[in-house]
Amino acid sequence: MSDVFAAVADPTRRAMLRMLARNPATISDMARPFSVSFNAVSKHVMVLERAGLIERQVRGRQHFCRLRPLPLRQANAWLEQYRQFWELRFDALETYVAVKAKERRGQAYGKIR
Amino acid sequence: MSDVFAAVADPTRRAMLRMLARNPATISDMARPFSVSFNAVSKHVMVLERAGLIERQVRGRQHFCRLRPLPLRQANAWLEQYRQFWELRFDALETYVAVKAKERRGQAYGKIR
DNA sequence: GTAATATTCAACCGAATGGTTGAACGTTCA
DNA sequence: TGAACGTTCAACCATTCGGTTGAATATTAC
Repeated sequence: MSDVFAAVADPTRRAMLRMLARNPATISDMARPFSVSFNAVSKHVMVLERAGLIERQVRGRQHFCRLRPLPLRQANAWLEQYRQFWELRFDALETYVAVKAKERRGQAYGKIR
Repeated sequence: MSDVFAAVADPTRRAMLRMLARNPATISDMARPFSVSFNAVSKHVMVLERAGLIERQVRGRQHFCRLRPLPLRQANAWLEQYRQFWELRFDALETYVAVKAKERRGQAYGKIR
């Protein structure tokens, strides 16, 4: 989970994923549109692979990569935890602050325990 | 977007968000359940705040934090891009490899252009 | 006024990150 | 066989990260 979010936190890697969502590609294919060195792209591929986000198939000297969407699905599921929250738009802070203030007043003026 | 994913990539911060989803809390409240120092938690709070994931309200010497779910919603939306992908379960790599192989054969044996 | 509380600031540390360059390795082409 | 190709490995660099400790700041309590 941490690896997935960390992988996806980099804009270059997000672009690479978007690219792979259209078509599988070799690492050279993936390197072409970016301004960074080939080696940098190769490293990004390793990060994505370690996070389980892509799969590699070696064919001769070329490495073909394909998107593996399962981890994205799980990341999505984690975020869904908060769906209700952003849909209902809780604003509980003010009441919480009030409660806390009352608590502290209680202690200050001789609350038991 | 990058900041949001980076923020959420850390397990301690994810736990803090989960906590804030139950109740708003002060920074001390948030520090209590964790084994790291108070200062470390304070830094995590700053990261979450910079990513727009939480909101802070200063009340005297206490800082009350509340979840701000909008960025999570946007992260979710980004992931949704791939929903169709993981639902339909594409397996396009093999055909892509085949196409590329044919291309290379074509070039090798005198393909035009 | 003084002590305790809640928090940040500042400096530091070791590890990880994103980038580079250059050499090495294995595959394919001629 | 030898050159070109596709990729990784290795070393290095600057920056960021997650953590620590200790001092500073501001508020509240007595």
